Amino acid sequence: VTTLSRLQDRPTWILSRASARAHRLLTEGFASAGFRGYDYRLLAALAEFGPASQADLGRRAGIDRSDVVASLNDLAARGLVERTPDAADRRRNVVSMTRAGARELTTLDSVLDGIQERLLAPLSERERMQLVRLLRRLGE
Amino acid sequence: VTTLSRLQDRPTWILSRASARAHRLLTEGFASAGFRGYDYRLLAALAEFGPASQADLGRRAGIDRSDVVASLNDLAARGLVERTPDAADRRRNVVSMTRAGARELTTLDSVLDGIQERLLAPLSERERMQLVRLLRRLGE
DNA sequence: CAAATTTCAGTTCCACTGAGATGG
DNA sequence: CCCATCTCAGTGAAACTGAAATTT
Repeated sequence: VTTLSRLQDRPTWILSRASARAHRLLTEGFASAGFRGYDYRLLAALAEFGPASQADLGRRAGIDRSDVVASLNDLAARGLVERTPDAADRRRNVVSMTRAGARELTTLDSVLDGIQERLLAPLSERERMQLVRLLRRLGE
Repeated sequence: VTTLSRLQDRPTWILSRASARAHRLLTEGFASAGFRGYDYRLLAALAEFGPASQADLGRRAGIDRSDVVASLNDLAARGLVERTPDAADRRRNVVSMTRAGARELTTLDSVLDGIQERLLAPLSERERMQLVRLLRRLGE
């Protein structure tokens, strides 16, 4: 795949190539464990903040309310989270993580660690820190 | 938007944030000139390789055959490219860039330059080169 | 016949919008 | 009355697949 000379040296292009590679590694890594990206983020949000309404979960995980519903349907069907009606505010479901969910999250954490390692393999420890520092400075 | 502690320091996360920002700048920049991402890449491929069949164009620009059709419909309707049947191989259309197309490409080149500048604004010249070098070493 | 080209229709994933039903 | 929550349906961009029609 010859890349166009007009794009080859543009930082936006190089950045998006690198990010596409990371994204591919993530998708494959999570998929081989039977998950998609949102699932991990929802479990992570539950672990970090404890039981919460779906709306709060979505805000904390940075996931749209609609996508939260779809992903939780999946996680609940597999017994990794539980929805229980909130007695104090009956509009809400309180979502909590089950034991199995916590175990699964631990597994996914190490999947994620493995992916970092695979992505950064070509760089030394010092270069990795440099890269992260520079990317952070780009803002947002 | 508080970001999850589990993600905050992962290189894949930071990389994808930076790339999302670049992507947003690109989409907005091209859109405000009336184009989408594929359009620029097709014009760039035409400028670089000269008139070509749609299939070749797609291979050179790294765009799927289906998406080439859609984007060329658009570009042709605006008079930026022309499709003419290939006399030598009647399965093919030969696509060529018009004068107006070449002018438009020049405009888009400078839109793209402006975006690089906006993205990299927080970094010094030396840091920009460092960043590009490190990203390139991640492979692919 | 097999293979390539153009095109159309449809799919998947991601991020999001709109609206309805229930409740505060 | 207004606002929040949960849910479903649908939209639109990006990348891709399948298949039909034509031609080599």
